[in-house]
Amino acid sequence: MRARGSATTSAAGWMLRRLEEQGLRVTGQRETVVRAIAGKTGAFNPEALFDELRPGGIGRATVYRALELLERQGMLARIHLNGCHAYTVCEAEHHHHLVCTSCNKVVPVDASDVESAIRRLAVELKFRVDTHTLEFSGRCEACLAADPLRQ
Amino acid sequence: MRARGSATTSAAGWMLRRLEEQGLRVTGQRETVVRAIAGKTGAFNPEALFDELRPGGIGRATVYRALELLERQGMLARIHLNGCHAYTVCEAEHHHHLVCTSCNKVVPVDASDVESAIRRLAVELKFRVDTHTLEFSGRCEACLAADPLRQ
DNA sequence: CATGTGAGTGATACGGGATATCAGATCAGC
DNA sequence: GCTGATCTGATATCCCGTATCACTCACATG
Repeated sequence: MRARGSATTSAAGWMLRRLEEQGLRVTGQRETVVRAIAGKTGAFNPEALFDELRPGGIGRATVYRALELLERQGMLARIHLNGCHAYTVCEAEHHHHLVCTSCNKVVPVDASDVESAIRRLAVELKFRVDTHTLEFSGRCEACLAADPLRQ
Repeated sequence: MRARGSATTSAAGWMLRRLEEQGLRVTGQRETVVRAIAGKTGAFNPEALFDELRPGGIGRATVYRALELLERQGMLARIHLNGCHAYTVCEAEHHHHLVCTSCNKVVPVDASDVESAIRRLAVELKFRVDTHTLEFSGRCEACLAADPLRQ
């Protein structure tokens, strides 16, 4: 496995460019959403994002639609954060996520050995596996160091 | 991995016995819930179960409470079915589930190699992994044979 | 048997999170 | 500028699950 580098100075730029490339409209609202999520270091849940952007006059449905669009384009992944739905920005093709329940940081991991184990299982069981989810949640090194006793 | 044998003639009996052993009350309502879920071949979602049992005069809260209790006792596992929350009966200690999106059948699998890969990852990343979820969804052999083109 | 106590129950209200609707705004292409 | 397609946002609505709270019941005890 390998941990991938964090977002460059402008994750927003990258995402907006990719929308354009796909022939999708880059409206003011979509740009608002993209800029907001590009600044996030980890997982965020859609309702919180809406609360954050609402003062700017954007509608709930618009936020949810933008997130859905970005997910379809592979720029966001749906994950879980303390049992709630959440999203995280992700560039890579397919990978898994390690979420810190304390600071919400997300570490993307390429778990290729896990992947191959999964493929083997599917063949053995004669299932056609369409999707799988593999998520880890715990606490990252920094949070453990800051407060080892919590939880 | 190995696929475990299906429920015996009386999964209900086993579950009720186990409740007693734990010193928990076996009330009429709990028995109703247990008998209903023991008959299920795969995943079911709680709301559907409630709809099924409601005519018998059982309350929503009671159904949910019974499911929660059975989950805490390790007799049910919370999984996902087409994106919705669902439960499945499971006897074994800890394992993962392969869910057929077509017939809801659940195949429990011991993915020990996946487990060990997870443990290695956690050490490498210096995360303290508290929980992880690994779920597969796809279509089982029978459903593929019955309708190979679907989806 | 009476009675006390704590667990279990269910009707109801409530809540968060998300989607459906639909009129109006905005955009791209002509 | 026109036209059709897309996007937006206010609102209503829905779904799922939980909190509340008075009531009931099971069981132990005297």
